[in-house]
Amino acid sequence: MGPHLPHANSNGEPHPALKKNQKLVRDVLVASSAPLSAYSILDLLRDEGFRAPLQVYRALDKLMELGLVHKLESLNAFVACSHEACEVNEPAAFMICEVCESVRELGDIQLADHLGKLAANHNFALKHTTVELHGRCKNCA
Amino acid sequence: MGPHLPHANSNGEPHPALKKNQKLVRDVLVASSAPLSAYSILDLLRDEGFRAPLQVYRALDKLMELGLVHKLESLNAFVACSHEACEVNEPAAFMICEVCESVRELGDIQLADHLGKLAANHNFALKHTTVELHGRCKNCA
DNA sequence: AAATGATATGTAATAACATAACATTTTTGG
DNA sequence: CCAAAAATGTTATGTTATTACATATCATTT
Repeated sequence: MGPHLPHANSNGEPHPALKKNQKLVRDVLVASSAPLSAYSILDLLRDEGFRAPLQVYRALDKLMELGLVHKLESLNAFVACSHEACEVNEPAAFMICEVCESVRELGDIQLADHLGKLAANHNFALKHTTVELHGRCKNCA
Repeated sequence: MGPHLPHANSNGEPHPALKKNQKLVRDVLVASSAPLSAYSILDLLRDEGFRAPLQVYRALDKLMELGLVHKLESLNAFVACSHEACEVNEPAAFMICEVCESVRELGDIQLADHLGKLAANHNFALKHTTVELHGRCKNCA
């Protein structure tokens, strides 16, 4: 894959291609302070006509492809991309607070470099990295 | 948690405390070249009397507590600890080949340091890190 | 307007991963 | 030995994710 594209098209308009379900899913993620599971999203969108998990998973797949949403593998949950960290590059890491469930998306170029070199040292063709830090955030420590 | 204990006790004997199920589960993981899901382990141990997922999950929990087994969050699968990388410290990272499914456990002290500093910079009390690199190994590239 | 092709959506069923609750047995240490 | 703690067995259930197939929507061409 490599770094994904920026979040706006050449007209400056944000994501004109987002379909109805994709927009609904994105909106609940943006509105949420914590990561959401696919089934939580499903429940939140019952009133909008969602009936089955696949409606959520398909929207999530597309949003992840666009870099608008990320999956937290250690939680089996999803977060909206925090624009500032992810506009240009794949996010380097997520800091996840075990108390308040807040998630901070980090774009650390040195970390990305380090992981790239680590892979290169082992002749490993790196495609994707998962870096998730668990602990307590500043407010909850 | 912090760094886990070495894998042998003060007598030099390896893991005298391992119970029957724990030993069975550990043995199938050690024998496997690829990570195994809990249900794969269950299937492999049917002949040994395993009947239910909990028998596997309980053994895995204990083995993880002892640092003998690690979970790969991005695969929902488990691997035996590769002794050399993990004897003293928490493993820093896993390199996972998407072709041959081989997993390499890395103990990179610089990476651990970098993640520690990253957390400290954000006043984040770090408890546990998940670092999983996906791509193609040397042989499969 | 009708036909086509590509993409998106709806729905049911099932697969895959994980835990709760409770009874029983085994192990450990005084 | 005996009581406490740990481990085990078993059933049921909860949670996360995908397969398979039907239908709808939209842009393009005929």
